[in-house]
Formats: sequence, structure tokens, C-alpha cells
Amino acid sequence: MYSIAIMKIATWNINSVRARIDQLLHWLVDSSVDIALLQEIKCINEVFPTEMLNDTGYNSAICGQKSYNGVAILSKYIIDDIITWQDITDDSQARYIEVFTGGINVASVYVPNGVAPDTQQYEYKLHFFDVLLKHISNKSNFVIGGDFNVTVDDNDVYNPAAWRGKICCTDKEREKMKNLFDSGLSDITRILHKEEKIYTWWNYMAGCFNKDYGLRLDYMLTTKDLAVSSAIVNKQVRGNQRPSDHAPVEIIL
DNA sequence: ATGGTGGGGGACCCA
Repeated sequence: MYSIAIMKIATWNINSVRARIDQLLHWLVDSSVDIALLQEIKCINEVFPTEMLNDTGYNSAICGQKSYNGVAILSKYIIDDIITWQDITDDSQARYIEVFTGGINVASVYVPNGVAPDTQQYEYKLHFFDVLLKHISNKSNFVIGGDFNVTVDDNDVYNPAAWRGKICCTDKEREKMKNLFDSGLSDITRILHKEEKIYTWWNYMAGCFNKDYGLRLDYMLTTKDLAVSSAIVNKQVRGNQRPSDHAPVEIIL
């Protein structure tokens, strides 16, 4: 059963859902988001603001963790068939949740940061991509959004020369993203905005947002059986008081 | 110049 409705699906690394619940509710309403994919909720399921979201018209599926990580999916539609990373791997970090809602399969992912090449965390990041690729291969009617912590090319980096070889900009990480694209997932933001500089994350430090010193780390990837009419970065949300360091990416399906 | 900010939780870890 394929959806023929027009829907807005968006991803946002919120950097603590409890610190930004008011911003979340305003964004959902102001942007008319139908399905929201959240990362870095930084709380356990029991203290996620499920009731406030329900009062605003959203069901929640949560894969939480104390203090760090944590992902969730909010939907105006009924949520079925919830799968978390812990259901499909022996990894205890809360970085992936997948559901069926609004007639499509949707996943929210928070790829490890990786810290720097030649670290254990970097190897964990590369391995995470391999496990993710294996899990999502051959899916259809599928949208996966989230913080992939990788730039695909120089148009995703404000200062490519300075960032070359640094974390989020290494060849090995970019190869993992290409593997996802080769498996049938479309980088819909880039497809609809070729050759543009696009960023979704700006460091809190040194006024990076005001200088537009950013990276594109957040993506909405869609299988080719889905038609997407727009994909934008909502920079207004990054300009809020006490913002997340990431801006949402919003697509219309 | 190796700084700067921010969230979690209550000293440092993570980004």
C-alpha cells in the first residue's frame, strides 16, 4: 500500500528534546510537519515529552538513552512496526529507529561523530555505516533521515581546504555515503539543489552561524519509488534563541 | 593562537 498523500517529512538533530521542547512544538506547527525524525534527544523514553507532543497532534516512537544520543519519530499518523537498533544489532547506543507511518517506512538515524581518523570512535563510525547499509538495502517506499555526520563533497563544506581529511570530510566516510546512494537511496536535497553550498550544522563557537561557516551533515534520503517535490534547510530554526547547532531538513513527498 | 559554546548532570563526557 503506497501513500499518495502530500506529506512533509523533516529531520532535526535537536540536541536535547527537553531543553528545546518549546522550539520543537513551534517548529512542528509553524512548518506543518507531518512526520518528524529527531536525533540527540538525550533522554530515556520515560521522560520524553510524549504527552505534550500528543496534545499537539503527534504520536511518538522513541529509542532513548540516558544523557547521550537517542532518536525518535513523531507522526500525525498512527505509528506501527517500531524497530530500534537494539532489535537488530548488539549495539547498545540509541542511534536508529524505524517505523511504518502515513503509508511509508521511515527511519531516524544518528551516525556516530567519529571524533578523528585513527581513533576507535572513527572505526566504530565506519562499522556503523556497514551495519546500516546491510539493514536498509533492498527497502522500498522508504525514507531515512538524520544526522549522518558526513559531508558528501566540497559544496557541503564552507572551507573545503581547511576541512579536507578532517572528521566528517574523510574519503572513507564519504565512500560510506556513496554506498548508501548506490544501494538506491537518493540524496534528495542535493538532487534538487545541484552545485549550491548547503549547510545544516554550524558550530556554536566563534559565531560560526552568523558567518555561515557550516557543514552539511543532515540528510533526507528516499528510495526512487517516492516522488519528492522540495527539500530545504530551515535555517530560521538555527537562528532561534538557545538553538540546536543543527537546522532541520524538510522535504515534501 | 589548539581558544571559542552548549547540553547532560553535577566531575567531566560528548559534540
